[in-house]
Amino acid sequence: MDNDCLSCPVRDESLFGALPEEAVRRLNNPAENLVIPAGEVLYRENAEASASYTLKDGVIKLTRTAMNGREQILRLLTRGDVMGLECMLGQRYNHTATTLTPVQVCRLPLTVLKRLQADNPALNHALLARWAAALQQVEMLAVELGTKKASERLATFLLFWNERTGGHDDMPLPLSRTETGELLGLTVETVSRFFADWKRRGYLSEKAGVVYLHDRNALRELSGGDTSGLLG
Amino acid sequence: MDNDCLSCPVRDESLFGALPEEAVRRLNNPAENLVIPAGEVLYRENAEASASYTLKDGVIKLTRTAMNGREQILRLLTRGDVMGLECMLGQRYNHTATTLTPVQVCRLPLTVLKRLQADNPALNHALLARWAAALQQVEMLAVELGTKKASERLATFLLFWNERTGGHDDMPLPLSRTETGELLGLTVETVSRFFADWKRRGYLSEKAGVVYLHDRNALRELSGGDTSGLLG
DNA sequence: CGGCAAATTGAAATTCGTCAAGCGGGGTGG
DNA sequence: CCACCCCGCTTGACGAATTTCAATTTGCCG
Repeated sequence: MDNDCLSCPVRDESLFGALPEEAVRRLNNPAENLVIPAGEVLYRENAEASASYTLKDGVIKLTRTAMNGREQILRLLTRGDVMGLECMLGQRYNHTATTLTPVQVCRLPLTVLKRLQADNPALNHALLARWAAALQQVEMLAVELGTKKASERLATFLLFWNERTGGHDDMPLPLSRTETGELLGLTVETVSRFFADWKRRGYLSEKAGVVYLHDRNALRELSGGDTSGLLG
Repeated sequence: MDNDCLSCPVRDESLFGALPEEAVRRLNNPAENLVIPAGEVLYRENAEASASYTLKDGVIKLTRTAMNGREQILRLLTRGDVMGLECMLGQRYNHTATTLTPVQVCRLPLTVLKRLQADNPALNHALLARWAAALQQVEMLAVELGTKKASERLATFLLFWNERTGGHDDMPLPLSRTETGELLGLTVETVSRFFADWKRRGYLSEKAGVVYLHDRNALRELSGGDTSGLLG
């Protein structure tokens, strides 16, 4: 199993990017490399939080369940993102982390993080930046949910996800209709209807979990505003 | 003007609560004490961020404006809360901060914060905790907006705000109907209608900006779930 | 090929926003 | 001191947007 942190392909994008090689070397490869299929729960809301995770490849959703039983997706994570940092504050996990695709993650036990933090003050800045980025993302979601209507939210999301995944015309969308609704505060049917409508109009097409954007401008107008800065 | 940080009545609740007396003393009262009437803007979204602020008394809203012009209230701040911490990350302000009541705040210039952080590693933990709390709050808002209907959101908010302000039957509510709508993703009219309805049913009454909760249980049922943990 | 879950579609019901009108109170100016 | 005005709140009627319910259809995996 390859768990050599020094040669890790996502090291620059990860928390360890903030550390000097020397410090990483001293770690002696403390991270446990995990390969997980789609649809698995990595950790669950309110469970004892004893480790954080770095996503090396794949997509993960962070969700929370409302008291009425409905679920809300709060963030979508891609390569380089870190989750479960709340363990450092002695909290339980704030979300349920579920894989949407096959995934490669590194498990960082809390003990290791603590030690790293003690030895490398520089890490603190990186940690703050992570929290800030997470806050930024959730704030944008809240603004979407609070100020826009269904079609605007969906169009905005498609453009956002497109940028996030590289901006190509073909874009893997690892969310089911239901999940898209859980992210945007909509029902399956509403999501489905807008997809159908936009396909009919030729704005986009879809095949095997991949969305092809044919008319970004149309979507941009539907979104009711630009999407600059949505990347967080 | 009283700007003696050592004897500050909110010191324990503030960031400085994490610092030893010694360190606070060395600050030599760097914080500028401000008294501001209701309805003033403390700082504006996207403005150069050169200071953060600690709220000693009063209520402040943090808002963001969507591209379509509609406003979203993202957080409500009360005694002990800190705002504008994004200045430490070299960012511009992420929100507009507006006073909802007359307010007392302490202005902490970025330079002072930087110095404090360099001298007191303990501060980093307090900072992380602040970001975490903010994230927690916004996540709860997003869940409300994404999973609940109008009456549920409004009832939840009233109970939430009641706990937040001490849990007494009489509760100052410094938000206009419009602002309540901007927080909960509703129109003025919708908010007004539910207030009227609940007054008719005897669940609550109102006088001069103070709401009296007569039947918390009714509101709890309307809210569609309990409100535990809403305090963040 | 069969079976199951997800997606689609339609129709009816509901919620909520929009538009329009009226009310009321606090503050200002006469 | 009073009248007026402005702004925020309320109320009603209407319609649009979205959910809900129900019935198919599609696509995927064994």
